[in-house]
Amino acid sequence: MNIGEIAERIGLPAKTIRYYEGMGLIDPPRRSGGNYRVYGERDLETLRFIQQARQLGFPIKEVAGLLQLWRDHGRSSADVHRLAVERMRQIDLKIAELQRMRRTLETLVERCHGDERPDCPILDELAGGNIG
Amino acid sequence: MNIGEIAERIGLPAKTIRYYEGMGLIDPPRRSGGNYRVYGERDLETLRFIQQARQLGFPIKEVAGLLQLWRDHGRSSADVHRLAVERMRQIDLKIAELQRMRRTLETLVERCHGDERPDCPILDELAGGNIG
DNA sequence: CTTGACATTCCCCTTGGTGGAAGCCCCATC
DNA sequence: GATGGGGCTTCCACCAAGGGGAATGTCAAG
Repeated sequence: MNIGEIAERIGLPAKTIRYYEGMGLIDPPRRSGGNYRVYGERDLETLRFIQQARQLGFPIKEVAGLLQLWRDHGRSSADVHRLAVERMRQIDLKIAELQRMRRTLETLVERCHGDERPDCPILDELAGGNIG
Repeated sequence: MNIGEIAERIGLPAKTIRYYEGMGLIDPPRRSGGNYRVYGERDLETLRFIQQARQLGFPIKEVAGLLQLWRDHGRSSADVHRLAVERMRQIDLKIAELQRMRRTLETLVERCHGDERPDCPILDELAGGNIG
């Protein structure tokens, strides 16, 4: 299977697959006579794992850690658990930050009439210096 | 006022202030004899405006737009309103995405006992290929 | 006069890829 | 056998929003 085909099957750009290889997430596959990367079913599984982990927001380095744990049959599930809990915590922090922004914006937007007149509480508050 | 002082007063690293200058958000200030940047009270106001806008999640380019509107006394508040509403929409999208991740992670974390045993539903689902 | 704190410019690093150029490879068609 | 088109290769540059640090210059105090 060439990179185009595995990319198609997995739903990731070929470029991203090469990138993951460069980042050490997947082993360099063997090469064909014409120096093409040749993938097998195992690579497909690995890439799917990586894709899922990325979709859950794990950064590349943590995905590498998860892959190691995945392959290590002597792992303790506590290690995986820890990574997942920490990721959840990071996501919660981010959500909270965005919700703060959102609330402030909402207030400002409500107070701005948004017509052809120039006066605008949004700009006033931005200039004022202490919002929300 | 040197860059260190304005940085201190505003609560931004000096480096960030130089960066904003490079990005065209603030005009290059005049220089002292020793080639030091010299700021005045107006720069303080501008930087505060930028800081507030950044804290609301506006990207640099939109901050530039907001600054222009701020200075343009013939603006229509609708233009400002539009930018703010669009920013809110972007934030909502981001929040929704993070909440999807969060829910999935939560489910997985609950199902993983997280002890010294190796079996772990988190890894299983990552490998499985279709999560949440 | 020297020391220490501050300033300057410069370039590299981050994250997670994406875009594009220049150059092979492979297959089909003429 | 030549040619064309698509796929593949590597390499380099770019995005946001700065951060780190080197080499060098300036300023005020002791």
